[in-house]
Amino acid sequence: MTTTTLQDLSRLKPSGGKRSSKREQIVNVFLRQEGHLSADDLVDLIRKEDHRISRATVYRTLQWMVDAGIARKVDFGEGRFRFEHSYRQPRHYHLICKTCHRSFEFLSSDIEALVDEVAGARNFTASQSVVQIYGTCEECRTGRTTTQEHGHTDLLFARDALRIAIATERSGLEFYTRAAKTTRDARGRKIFQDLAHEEGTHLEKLEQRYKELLARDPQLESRPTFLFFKGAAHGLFAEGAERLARGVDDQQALMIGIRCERGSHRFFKKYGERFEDSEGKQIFLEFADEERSHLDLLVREYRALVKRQGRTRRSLRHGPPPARAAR
Amino acid sequence: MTTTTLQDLSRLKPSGGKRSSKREQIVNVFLRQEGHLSADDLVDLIRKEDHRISRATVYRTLQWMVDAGIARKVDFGEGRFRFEHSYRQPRHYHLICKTCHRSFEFLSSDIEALVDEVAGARNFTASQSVVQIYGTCEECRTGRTTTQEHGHTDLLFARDALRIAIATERSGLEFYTRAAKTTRDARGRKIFQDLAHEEGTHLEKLEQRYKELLARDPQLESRPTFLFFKGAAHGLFAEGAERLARGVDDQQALMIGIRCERGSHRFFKKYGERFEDSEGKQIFLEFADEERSHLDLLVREYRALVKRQGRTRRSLRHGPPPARAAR
DNA sequence: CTAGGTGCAAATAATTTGCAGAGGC
DNA sequence: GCCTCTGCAAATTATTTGCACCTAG
Repeated sequence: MTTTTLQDLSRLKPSGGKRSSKREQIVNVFLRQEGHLSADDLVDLIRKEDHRISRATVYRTLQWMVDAGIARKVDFGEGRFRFEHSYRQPRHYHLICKTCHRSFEFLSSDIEALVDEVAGARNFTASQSVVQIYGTCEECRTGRTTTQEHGHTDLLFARDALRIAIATERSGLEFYTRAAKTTRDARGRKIFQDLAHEEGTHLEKLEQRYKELLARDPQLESRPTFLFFKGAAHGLFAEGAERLARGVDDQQALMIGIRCERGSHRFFKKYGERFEDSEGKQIFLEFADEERSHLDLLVREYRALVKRQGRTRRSLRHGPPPARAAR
Repeated sequence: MTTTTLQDLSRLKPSGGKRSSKREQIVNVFLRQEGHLSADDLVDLIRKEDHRISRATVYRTLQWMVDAGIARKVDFGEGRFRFEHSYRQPRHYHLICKTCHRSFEFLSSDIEALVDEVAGARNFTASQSVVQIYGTCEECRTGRTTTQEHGHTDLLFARDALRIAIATERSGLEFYTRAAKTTRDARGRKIFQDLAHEEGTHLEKLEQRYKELLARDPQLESRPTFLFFKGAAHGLFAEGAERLARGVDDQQALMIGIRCERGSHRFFKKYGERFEDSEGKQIFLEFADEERSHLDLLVREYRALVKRQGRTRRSLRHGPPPARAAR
């Protein structure tokens, strides 16, 4: 649920620390706010409710929240820090408007992957990465007000993750349907048919969930992209389906399926873990498991096929060495 | 030349402003330094030569240098700014060690492209981007001293750009050689042969230049990657050459050549502009022009081919619509 | 009762500014 | 001589700390 915020507060609090009205008050005001607050912003907000709160206490509470994992300190190069809720996407990046000083969040799996790669190449153990794009936002450039709010990041994350998942399942459905048609081996064909059916079920469930999300925020669909993930935008099986269309043999088809399914399993696992929305999370993690079992199924079939081919002495004709492939 | 620094100083200075020994002195000390200095570091350094310089003057001069485009202010989230020479790669990113507080630079065309894409998708006019990877560097993690220095960024940039260029020309050579063999049309074959020869010449020149660089810094080859550019790491023609190997007709071969050559031209142009090393820059820009004329040649040939095919009524058999393709 | 929370005021730390004097053109 | 640069000290800004007091457990 999106409204984890206030209820789960107790859970967020570290064991150490005394119950105190002031701290409680500051934390509550902070959590009620959207966006990125400076210590000063927070002081002003608190003083509206109770002007006998000292600036020092706010600073101390802010520090406490950071330690407790409730808040994250971010530096937009203004010469002071801002604070954001940290139950949000743990790893997100910012677009920062130099004119209105607002900042907008985004996520990019593509950039994350490249960052990891660079760190790896330099033998650097990365613990955190900051990506900030400075410039001018649309509103400041054109003058007119565009999409008033940008919506909650958790909803946007769910929307984009679901879109990718739907594209993946759709391409998976296409892939398996096509594979079922072209596979000559009866056993393999059956497997592909079953998998196609499974992907179809997944697809329906995801589309259902997507509709539910839209009901929560009618403008959700029109809001700008939050999560960028090029590699999967058209579905993780899209490329595989294409290759299939260009004609492959049974073994290659299995091989492609294995590779796609592995990607798909990873995708659902990784994104499932990042979901704020517990229902979405559950669906994703469940699918991750199922994709994993599809994967196992395909791998078993691949091995069986190779074995049979080996017996018929045709094992050397196609594909890469099975040992590596089926690992 | 790498030693642009001191000579071209006059050029860097903005017209306004008086000639003053203090400022001169501060600027000189700053430019002699490597790495990222804080205002305080600079004060200390200056005081070694002349301890009657006020902190305020250093701050003022630093600000002046930033305005003049000599220095760039960078924020590593330490609560104070650092300054780096700005004749360096205008757009580079940082790996920042949380233990030793040193920072290492890198460039990533891949990340740059993604950043541009995100900004575009959000209707954001990006003027600058910051990418900082925080973590622990190899030395701090393992204890032992590794590659003492990381070398000058301009040399590293030149090295990596040349490596990519060499890979590109090498793959180009392979592509054209192969294309020359498989093309049935005599005219087309001749063109591919000529282009293969040209790429061969380019390749030699680049390898020569690469050797010259190595002579300047014997350890250059062993230093870590500075410039990350996945898309081109194996040569811009590599994929094309592969597709060729899988068998295509004359028209498709031309088409692939056009696409690769376009990428190649863009690559040489873009990186040529970023070269600090004027000799490398010249080679790259010269090649950019030549690749451009290769491109034109291929496009003309493609059009001619399509026209001939149109006359023979076979135009509809292969490939995508020529109008779009040959734009 | 006592550890930890709180307010206030003073301390820091980085950077900027006002002002009077110095120096180049 | 004028205008800008410079040094010094004081101001500013964001944040932290010392200390005495207060309050929940």
